[in-house]
Amino acid sequence: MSKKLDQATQTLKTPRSRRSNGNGLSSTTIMDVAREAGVSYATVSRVVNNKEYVKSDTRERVLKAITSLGYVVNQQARSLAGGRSYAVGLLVRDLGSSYMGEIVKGIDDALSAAQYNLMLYTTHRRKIKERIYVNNLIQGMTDGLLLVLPENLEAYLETLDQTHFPYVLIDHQGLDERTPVVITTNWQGGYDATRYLIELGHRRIGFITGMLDMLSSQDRLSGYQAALRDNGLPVDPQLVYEGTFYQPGGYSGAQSLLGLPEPPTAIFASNDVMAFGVMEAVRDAGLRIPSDISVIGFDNIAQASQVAPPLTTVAQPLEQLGREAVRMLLVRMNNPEQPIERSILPTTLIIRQSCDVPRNV
Amino acid sequence: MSKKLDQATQTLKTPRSRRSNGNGLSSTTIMDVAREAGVSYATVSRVVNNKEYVKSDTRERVLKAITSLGYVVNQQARSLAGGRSYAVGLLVRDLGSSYMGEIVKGIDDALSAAQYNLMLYTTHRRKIKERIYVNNLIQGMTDGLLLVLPENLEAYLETLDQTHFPYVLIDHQGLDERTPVVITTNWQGGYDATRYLIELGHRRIGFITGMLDMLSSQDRLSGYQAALRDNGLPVDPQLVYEGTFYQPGGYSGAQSLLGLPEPPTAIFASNDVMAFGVMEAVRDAGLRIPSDISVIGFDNIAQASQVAPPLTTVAQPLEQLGREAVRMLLVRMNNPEQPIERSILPTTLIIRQSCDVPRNV
DNA sequence: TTTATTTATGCAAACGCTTACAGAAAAAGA
DNA sequence: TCTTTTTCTGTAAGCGTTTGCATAAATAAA
Repeated sequence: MSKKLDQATQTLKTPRSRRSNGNGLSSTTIMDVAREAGVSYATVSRVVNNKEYVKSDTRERVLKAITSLGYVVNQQARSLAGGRSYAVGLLVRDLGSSYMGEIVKGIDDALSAAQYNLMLYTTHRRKIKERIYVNNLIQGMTDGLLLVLPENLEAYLETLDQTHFPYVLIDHQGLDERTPVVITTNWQGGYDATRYLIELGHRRIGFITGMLDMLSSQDRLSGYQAALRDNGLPVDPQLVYEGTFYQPGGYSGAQSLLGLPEPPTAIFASNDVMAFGVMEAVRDAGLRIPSDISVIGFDNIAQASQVAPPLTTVAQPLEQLGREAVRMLLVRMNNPEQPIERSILPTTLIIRQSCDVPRNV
Repeated sequence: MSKKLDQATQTLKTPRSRRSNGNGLSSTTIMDVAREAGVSYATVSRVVNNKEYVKSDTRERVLKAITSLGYVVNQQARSLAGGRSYAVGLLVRDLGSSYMGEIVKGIDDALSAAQYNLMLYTTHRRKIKERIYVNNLIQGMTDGLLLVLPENLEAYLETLDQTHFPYVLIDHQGLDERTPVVITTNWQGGYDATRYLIELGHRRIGFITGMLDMLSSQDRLSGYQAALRDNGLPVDPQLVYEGTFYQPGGYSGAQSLLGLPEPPTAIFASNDVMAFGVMEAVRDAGLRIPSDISVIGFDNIAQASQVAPPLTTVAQPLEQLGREAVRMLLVRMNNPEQPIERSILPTTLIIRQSCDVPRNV
C-alpha cells in the first residue's frame, strides 16, 4: 500500500503575493491541507463539507492535517464558489430594550449552534431604504433575513418575495397568511390576564394599549375585551387608554385612568415597560400596589421580577421566539419549496405580587 | 467620435449555470455593467472603487450603466480578490441594556456611514473561545473588531496583537497603555458627582461600586474618594458598598447603607440601573427622594430622565463612544502603522431632581 | 514634426473555494 | 477470470472581483 508520495502535481503557479488576509499572518488554505495530507484539494473540500465518497482512511488523514495546520475555511471564497454565505441578516428597529435583548439572545444562540454568522442591521426608526436589501442581502451577503417587529413592511416584503429570499418575521403578523412569522398568543395573553383580574374580584379594569398599528396590540386589546364580555362586565371605552409601549405612555395612561370619576381598581398595561410607568404614577398618586391598585404587565422582561412589588405579567417566550425563528429560517433556506409555516408560541400568566383583590370587595 | 460598438470581445465562456445567488434573481455583475457601458470590466472596477485614471466621460457612462442595471458589488468576490471584507465585528457581552443600545447605535451609525457591515458576536457571559477569532475574524470575515466591555481580554488580545488584527476596546482600559481604547473620564465623573453632593451640604455620602474588576469602577470610586478628601471629609469604608452594575445590587446596597447606625444622606450609585434599585429601596424604607435621601447615578441612560423624580446623573457620551471607536478603528484599518490612539471622552454632570440639600442642614 | 510623458483602458491572473466530469480503484456479478 | 457496478479521487472550470502589466491614446516637450 505504497502511498503516492509524488504529492500533488497540482498547478503550482506562483501566486501574485502570498495572501496575508489584509493584516499579518498568511492563512492556510485548502491547498496547504491537501499538500499536507497528500491528497487533492477537491478531496479536502469533500471532507470539509462532509460529502460522501471519501475513504474513511483518507478522511482521517485530511482531518488530521486540518487540525495540525489549524485550517479554517474562508467563508468568502466558499460563498463565491458555492453560493452560500453562512450568514443571516438581522433587522431590528433598535437594541437596548430587554425585549430585544432576549429575542436576540435566542437568535444568536440558535444561529451559532448552526454555525451561522449574524449581520446586524439597525433601522433606528428611520425608514430603511430598499437599498440595504438589494445591496447586501440579496447580493449574497447573507443567506436569509430575520425581521423583528418590522416597521414599514410593505416597502420591502414584496422585493423579498419576488426574489424568493428566505426570511421570517418575528412578533409581527405579516401582511397575510402566507407570510412566515413567529408570533405569540397575544389574544390569549390579554384574555388570561384580564380573567385573572376578574377572578380576583375586579370589576373596573383599566387597559393601556400598545401602538395600535401593530396587530399584536390589537390582539391584546381584543383579548381584554373578550374576557370582560365573557364575564358579563361592561366594555367601557373610557377605561382604555392608547399607549405607546414606552414608559411615559404607561405613566400618563395611569394618570388619566386614575383621574376618572370612577377610577379602575386594576390596570393592565400592554407591556412591562409601560407597567413600570403605571407603577410610578400610582405611587405618585399616593396609592399603593397592590392594595389600592393592581397592576399587570405583558412580556415578562427580566426587570419585571426585580421591581417592587414584583410585577405580575403575561410572559412571552422571547428567547424562544428567536430560536424558533432561526429554526424556521433554516428550513426555508434549505427547502425553499416547503410550505410556509406560521409559528405561534404560547404566552403564560406569571403571577407575582402586583395584583390583589380590590379594596372595595 | 465613433463609439466602439464592437463591444466587449471579452471571454464569453458559457457559465456553469448563470448564478442565481442561491435564491431567485440572477444578480448583475461587473461584466453586465461593462457590456452595457461598452468598456472592460476592469474599468468598471476602477469606477466603482473611485480610482484615478478614468476619463470623466467614461466614468459617467459606467455610472449610468450601474444605476440603470441596479448593479451593486458582490462583497464576497471583492473580499476574495482584494482582501477586504468591508465588515467589522462587534463583540458584546449582551444586548438589551440601554447602555449597550446607545453604544451600538453610535457604532452602527458611524459604520453604515462608512459603508461597512456589522457582524455581531455575543458572548452572553460565557467564556468565548479563541476559535471565534481564528475562525471568522482573522480568516477575513471582518476587517476589524470592536469590543465593548470585553471580559476575559487576556485570552485573546495577544492573538489579535500578534496577527496585527485591527481592533478597538470600548469602555475598557485595556491591558496597558498600548491598547487602543475609547473610554470616558470615569474618575472625573465620580469626582464631579461627589463634589456636587458635598456642595449641596451632604457630609455622609454612600457609594455603591460597580464590578470592581473593571478599572472604570475603580476610577469612579477613586474620584469619589478624592472629592471627599479634597473637601476635608472622612473616607469611611462603611459607606462604600460593593455592587454589581445590576439593579438588585443597587437595591441591597441602599438597604445596607440605610441600615447603618449613622446612615448617609445621599447615595451615589456607579450606574443608573443601580440607582433605580436605590430609589426603590429608599421608597420601600418609607423615605422620600430627594427630601430625605439624595440619589445620583452614572451613565445617563434614556430611562434616567423618565423615572420619578428624574435622576441626577453623570452622563457618559455612550453613542459618541461608539462613533469614536469606529473612527479609530477605521484609522487603524487603513493605516496600521499609525501610532496607537487612546481616546478619552468627557463625562458631564446632569442635574435633575433626585438630589437636594440634606434635611439636617 | 518627433519623442517623451502622462493618462486611459484592456487583458489576464489570482483570490480560495465548490462541483461537474472523468478516470482509477475496489467490489460485486457472471 | 472477465464484466459491470460502485466507490473514491483528481482535474478543470467557474464564482465576481481586484490589480499588475502592457498597450493605446492623448498631451506635453523638444
